[in-house]
Amino acid sequence: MAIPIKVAESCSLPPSTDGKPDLRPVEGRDADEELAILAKALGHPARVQIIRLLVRRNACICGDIVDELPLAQSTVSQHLKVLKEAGLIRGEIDGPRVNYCVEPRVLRRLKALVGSL
Amino acid sequence: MAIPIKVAESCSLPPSTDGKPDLRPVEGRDADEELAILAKALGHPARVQIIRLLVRRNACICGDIVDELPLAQSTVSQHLKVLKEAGLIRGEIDGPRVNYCVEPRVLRRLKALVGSL
DNA sequence: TCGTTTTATCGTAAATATACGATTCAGCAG
DNA sequence: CTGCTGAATCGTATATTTACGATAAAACGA
Repeated sequence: MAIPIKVAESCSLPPSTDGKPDLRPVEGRDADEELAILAKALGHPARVQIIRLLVRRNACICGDIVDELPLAQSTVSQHLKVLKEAGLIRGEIDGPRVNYCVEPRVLRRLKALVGSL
Repeated sequence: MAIPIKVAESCSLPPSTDGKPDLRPVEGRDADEELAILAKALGHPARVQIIRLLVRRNACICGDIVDELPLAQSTVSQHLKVLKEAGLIRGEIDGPRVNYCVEPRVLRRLKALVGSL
C-alpha cells in the first residue's frame, strides 16, 4: 500500500487570511531539503530578530534594520542576503533605499513544514 | 504602555495530548536565541530526516538510523549529537544499544516559536 | 575472560559561516 | 556632471560545520 503523503494544511493556524493554500507535500526528500534550508536561514539570532522586525512592521528600510541590531551595516546586509536567498524575505528598491518585507507564502510554508514534524 | 509579550499556545495544533502547556514567552531575546538554536539544529537535511524517522517510529535504535541514511556511522552519530545538544532528542541506553526518541516538549516548543513568527 | 556488537569520540581535511572595515555601486539632488 | 546617501559587495581573518576512517568504550554472550 502506498504511504499517504501528507499535504500542508494539517494545521492552518493563523487563519491564513491571504494567499491560496500551498498544496506541496510537507514530507519527502524535497520537503526535508526545503525545511533544512529554511531552518538554516533562521538558525542565527540576528536573522530571527530581523524576521520578527519585518513581521511586526509590515516592511522596513534596510537602514532601520541596521539601527535595531548591534551589528555593522555590512553584516546586516549579509544576513539579509541569507534570508533573501532562502526566500523568506524580499527587497524592493525604493529610490536609494531598499524596502524589505517578509514573503508570507514562504513563512507559511515554513510553519507548515515545522508543523508536520 | 507595556508591549504585551506573547506566550505560547497561540496555536495549539496537534491537540497536544501529553504534557502541560509551556508558559515561556515566544518573543524576546531569549526566545529568539532559543529559536535560532533549534532552527540551526534542524538546518541540515540529514537531521530533518532523523527527526522525521523518530517521530514516525516512536523511538529508534541508533543503528537503524544509520541504515536509513546514506552516511557513515560516525557522521550520523555527530548529527545525533547536534540534535541532542539542541534538546530535540534524547538517547536512552538499552544494553549495548542506544534508543533515541524525540523530546515532545522541545518539539512543541519549536512549533510554538515558529508559529509566533 | 575473550570476542562481538553497537555507539561514541578522535583526528583531520575541506567547506561554510560569521564578523568587520573598505570599497563599490546605484539613485537621487543640486 | 558632481557629490551625497544608502545598500551591496569585496577582502579577509577566525570559527564552526561537515564528512570520513580509525580508534576507543560499553554491554553483553559464549
